[in-house]
Parts: sequence; structure tokens; C-alpha cells
Amino acid sequence: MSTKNKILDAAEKLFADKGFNGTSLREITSLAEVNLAAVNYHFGSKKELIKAVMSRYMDELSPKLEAALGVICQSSDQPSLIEVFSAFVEPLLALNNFQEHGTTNFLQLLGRGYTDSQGFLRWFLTTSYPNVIDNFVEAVHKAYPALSAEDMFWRLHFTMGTIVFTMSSSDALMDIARNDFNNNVDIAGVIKQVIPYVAAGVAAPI
Amino acid sequence: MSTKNKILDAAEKLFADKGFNGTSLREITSLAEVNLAAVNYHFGSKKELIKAVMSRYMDELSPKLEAALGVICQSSDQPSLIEVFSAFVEPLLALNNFQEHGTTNFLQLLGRGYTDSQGFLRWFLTTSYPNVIDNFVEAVHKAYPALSAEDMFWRLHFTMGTIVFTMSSSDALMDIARNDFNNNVDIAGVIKQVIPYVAAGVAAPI
DNA sequence: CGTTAGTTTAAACACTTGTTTAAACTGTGT
DNA sequence: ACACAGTTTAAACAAGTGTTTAAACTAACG
Repeated sequence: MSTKNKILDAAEKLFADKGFNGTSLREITSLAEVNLAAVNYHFGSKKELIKAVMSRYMDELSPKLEAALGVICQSSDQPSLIEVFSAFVEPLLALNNFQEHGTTNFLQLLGRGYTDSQGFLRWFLTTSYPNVIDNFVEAVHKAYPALSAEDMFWRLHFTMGTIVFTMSSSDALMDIARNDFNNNVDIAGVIKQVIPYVAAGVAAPI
Repeated sequence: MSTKNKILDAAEKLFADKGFNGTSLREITSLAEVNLAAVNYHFGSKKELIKAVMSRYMDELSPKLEAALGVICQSSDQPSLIEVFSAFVEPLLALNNFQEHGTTNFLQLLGRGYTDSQGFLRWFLTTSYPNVIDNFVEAVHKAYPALSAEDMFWRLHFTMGTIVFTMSSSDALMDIARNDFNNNVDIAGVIKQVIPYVAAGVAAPI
């Protein structure tokens, strides 16, 4: 495996676990078993490394999401909100083939991107991958045409918050669920739980 | 104003803005216009300062929340979920009398507590103020008895995520809403938007 | 072989972090 | 006036941060 990929793998794991601010380059290079200076040689800076970690996932995920949402938009039937949100499931779970713990890591990283780093990552993501968001908004509008643009705006952000916040602490939550309910739930189980919740939230009467 | 309170006020503002990890003691003491060593003299460590900032709010808020939720629990009628969540509104908005921008600051800090600091703040809050959570769970159960303990657990965490995530980026969101919809929304308006969403989410069919 | 571009390495850089020290200052009570 | 507890202060501490440097290594090509 190349030095570059060793760094990306180690950084991904540590960033998801402890946040971008909370992870030092020395921790990353030590886990990756490469020299400290290799990060700046291959990526230029820590900020660029963060972008590279996120891009690796987004480049894999965004075409699949665009496609799945596009099918819903172009179908002649009116979709249910459950169907719209379910379009995310398979592409998200497929990240587990792409990388070990890919689904969890990506969703945790997404959450970090919103809370760490004063929003520079949010800006990077929304400007780099606007089609995903556009298709999503269109699909939701098709499923619930009565929703005004402003209500839509707020409810999509509430949904984003639910997903991202849940996933960024999903390890702790799954531990609690295991202890308190003897129910061995995994990331797919959490996604199954959250879809009815957000679908009902978006569908709430105005 | 005492040195201790000057530190608490400055720390609160900076913590809410940039997170616990992202704020240095020198930034705090410089904004508070006190000596650097004053933090360790009055609070012992940065960790204890974080706890103190949160405790100041929780000690103000938790009796009011317990009371408001207690009323619902002890009433003979079955409450709606909208009523349960509405019980939070007045105590939360009252924080604006307690401190400038108190509502926003507190909710942002709560969000930081879940994502920064590897969960030590979550542990501190749930063990220090268990009655609030217990009363809340009881009220929700009364409004929706069919919900199993496990489903309740997940949906309450989804709700927590919605609130906390929304509020931690509420400034940016309100700006967007102002630009895109010419609608001058404030924090009370956001709360009005979010209550139907979370109520519908928790009430979703199983 | 010798050259050269690409990569890895140890060391140092300048800077920031939370914490501690010991001296100076403050006001209150004797 | 003195003493003393409480508080503030400047300075230093050790440890950790991202980044840069220049030398060493590696492999491919003429």
C-alpha cells in the first residue's frame, strides 16, 4: 500500500474518532507507520489532508446518490418520503465494501465537518457536490408538494442534524442500546430506526 | 463584576462559538480582561471551567424543566407530544433574561458537549441532572404509551440531535433564511419550526 | 555505470497549549 | 501599625502543535 493511502486510512479513522482538531499529525503518521513529514509532502497541509479524506468518500458516494435520487425524480409516480430517504440506504451501506467501517466513518466525518473547523468543510462540501443536494430537494418536493420552500429548508436541516448528530455519536449510542436492551444493533439497524423518524418529521402538518 | 464571572462569561461565548477544544485559555482571559493564571486559581483546570460554564446554565434551567414536565406527568389527561415538547420552550427562552443570548449560547454549548471532549461532558450532564431526563421520558411515555423503551431511546436521541445540531448552527441558518426567503426569523421562530418536526418524528408509526 | 526525479527520513523550526511558581498587591481585623 | 488571608500578576515551564529543511535513499532511464 502506498504511503499516501496509508495516511488517508489512518487519518480517516482518527478524524472520525476524535475530530479534526482533536487529532494531531503525529498521531496519524504514527498509526500509519510513516514519517511525519510525509503528510506535508503528499498533501501540503493538514487542511488539504482533511479535504482529501472527505473527497475520497464523496467521489465514491455522490454519483450513486445522484442516480438513486434521479430515478425517483424522473419516475411518473409520486414517491413517499420513506422511499426518498430509503434511496440513501444502499449507497451508504455500500461504503462498507469500499472501506472497512466505511459507512460509520463517513457519517461520523460528516458530523465532524459541521461542528469542527468553523464550517469550512460545510462550505467545501456544499460547493463541491451541489447536485446531490439539488436532486434531494427535488425528490422531497415531489413527495410532498405542499411544503413551502422555507419549510422545506428548515426541515431538511433538521433532518441533516438528526442524521449527522446521531451518527457522530453512534458508537456510544449502540453501546448503550446493547447494555440496556440486550439488542445488538449495528449501523444498518440505526439507519432503519432513523428513516421513519425523519420521514415523519418532514411530513409533519404545517 | 468578579473575576470569576468575567471568566465564565468570556468562556461561555467562546466555547459556544469555537468549541471547547478550539478555545484556548489565553483567548478566554484576554476577552475577559483578566490574568491568564486566574483560570487555574479560580477553577483549577480547563476541564473544571467547562463544567462550571455548563453548571451555571443547568442549575438555572433544570428545576424549571423538571417542574414543567412534572405538571404534564401528574395531570390526569393524556398529553400530546406537541404539549410535551412545548414544555421546553418557556424555560429555554427564559435563559435570555438570565444571560445575553442565553438561549442560543446554552443550546450551542450542549451541542459542543456531545461532539467535543470525547463524551466526558455528556457523562457529566446525564449523571448530574438525571431528573430532567427521567421526567421527560415519563412525559413522552404518557403521550405515546405504545412506544417501546428501545424505540423511545432512539427517538429521544434523534430529537436531541435535531435540536442541538440546529441550534449549534442557528446563526448561519437564520442568515440563509433571511436572504433566501426575506423572512426575519429569530431563535423563537426556529423553535416554533422545530417542535412540529420532532413531535411528528417521535410519533412516527413503528 | 551515472544521472536524475521521486520519495523518505531525522532534525529542527517557530509557535501555541495548559499549568505552575513565587513575588506583588489588596483589603480586613487585631 | 502590623499581620494575614485572598487575590492578582509576570514569568517561566514542559509538552505538544503544524510546518520546513536538507540530507539520504530508491528506482528507472539513457
